[in-house]
Amino acid sequence: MTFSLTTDDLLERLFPAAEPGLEALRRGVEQVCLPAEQVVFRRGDPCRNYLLVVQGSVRVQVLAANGREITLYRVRDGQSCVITTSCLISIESYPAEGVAEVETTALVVPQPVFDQALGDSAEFRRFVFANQGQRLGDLIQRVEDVVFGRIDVRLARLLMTLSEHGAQPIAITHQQLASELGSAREVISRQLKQFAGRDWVCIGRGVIEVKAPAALDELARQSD
Amino acid sequence: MTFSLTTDDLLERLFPAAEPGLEALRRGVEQVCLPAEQVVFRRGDPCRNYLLVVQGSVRVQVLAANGREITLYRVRDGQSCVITTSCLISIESYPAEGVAEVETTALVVPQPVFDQALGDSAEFRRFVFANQGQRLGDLIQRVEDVVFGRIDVRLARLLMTLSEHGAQPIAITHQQLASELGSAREVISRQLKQFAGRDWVCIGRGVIEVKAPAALDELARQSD
DNA sequence: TGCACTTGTGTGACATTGTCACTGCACTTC
DNA sequence: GAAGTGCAGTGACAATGTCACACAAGTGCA
Repeated sequence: MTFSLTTDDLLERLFPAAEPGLEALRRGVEQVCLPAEQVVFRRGDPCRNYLLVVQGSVRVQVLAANGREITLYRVRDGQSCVITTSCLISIESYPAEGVAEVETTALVVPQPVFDQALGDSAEFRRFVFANQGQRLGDLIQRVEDVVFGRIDVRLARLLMTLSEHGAQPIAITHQQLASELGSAREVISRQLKQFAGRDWVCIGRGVIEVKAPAALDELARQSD
Repeated sequence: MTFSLTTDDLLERLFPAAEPGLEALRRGVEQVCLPAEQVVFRRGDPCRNYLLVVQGSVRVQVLAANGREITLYRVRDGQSCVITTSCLISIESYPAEGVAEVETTALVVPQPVFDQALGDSAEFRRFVFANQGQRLGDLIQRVEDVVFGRIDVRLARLLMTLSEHGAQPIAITHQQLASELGSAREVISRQLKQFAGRDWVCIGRGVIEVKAPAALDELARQSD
């Protein structure tokens, strides 16, 4: 993952000035700034643009009729979205929903521009496919977790990830954790209470503090 | 889906003779015949070839440590595999396993040949991405089913699909149905017994006959 | 024919996870 | 302070998965 990526860096990487004929393409790309919570695409929407996150994070999720939801993966700095990519070419509609989690800067590449760049630049093709592979791997991992994984192990893993990347204590509600894992709030509440009973975490309102990362980590590593 | 597809048809479509510079590519493609039950790729294997099914079916699945498994999707006549495609370029290893379900004829396209064809032929790019989109859609649908779907609804849907495409009665074991849905044999056995109790199906050893397709279909349509 | 063996299925007891219907608490707004 | 809102706790129950068996049908072989 690349931090402090500028739009120019990304453009240079995807549409190298050295390659002839890409000048027009670079000009066909537009930069947008999505506010936090902004829905980027909805299920069933047609795909018209290739979306590339410069800085920020787009959460891709599926919503159920009864209110439950699950996060499929995230598109972060310098990454692009498989769904967008594939649908763009195959003219299908989005099978999921994308939401900007924080204020997000993205490049919008219209379909014709994307199409031509794909033909013109080997570097661009490599970038697109590499992203596909990563997102697809995430997705298969998600299926595996959901089908075979225990909820306590998955929650421990999630807490470890959150505590590594963010500040302690973690500011998150039980409902948000449940949505991340595709589970129900009550289940998460019960598990957290168990963890708290073992002094692994300390629970507050909308806040969780990891007290025993080693113990959580050991649980998280079960059945890798 | 295309039936009675010949290797020549497929080659012509992917590497049109009309397009210059593809002659060499057409010669770089090799045809293989995989016997039923043959493992095509294993989890963790590096990807070296782009695989294209001419005729037959490759089941892509994930196996759990405790013996449970789930089918992610199938690659059938004239289709190609997302996993292969993505990993090929991003140099990742397979995150799942592929098995030929029946005797399957496939085209093996070595990575350099694939790479060049991708640059040379817009038609080929479209084909590859269209396949990506479809497989990805399948995968997201699978996540949704597994996370939010009820097992009776999913089983009914599966039985309907099997009875539409194949001959009656359906020749399949409870274990195979469970593997398809990522569930456990006992669960499937119990559900089938329920269905049998309502005279929706007739159960034999390794055989299931659908007696009331309308009833199954109604159940299958719940929470679409 | 009889016997071991494999494979597919039936079943009860129990564990885990999800659902439902509540309750209460903390914080905000009026 | 009162009312409203969002977050968390809880018990009862339903759905699904796990485990440990039993049993039955077919297969191969002595």
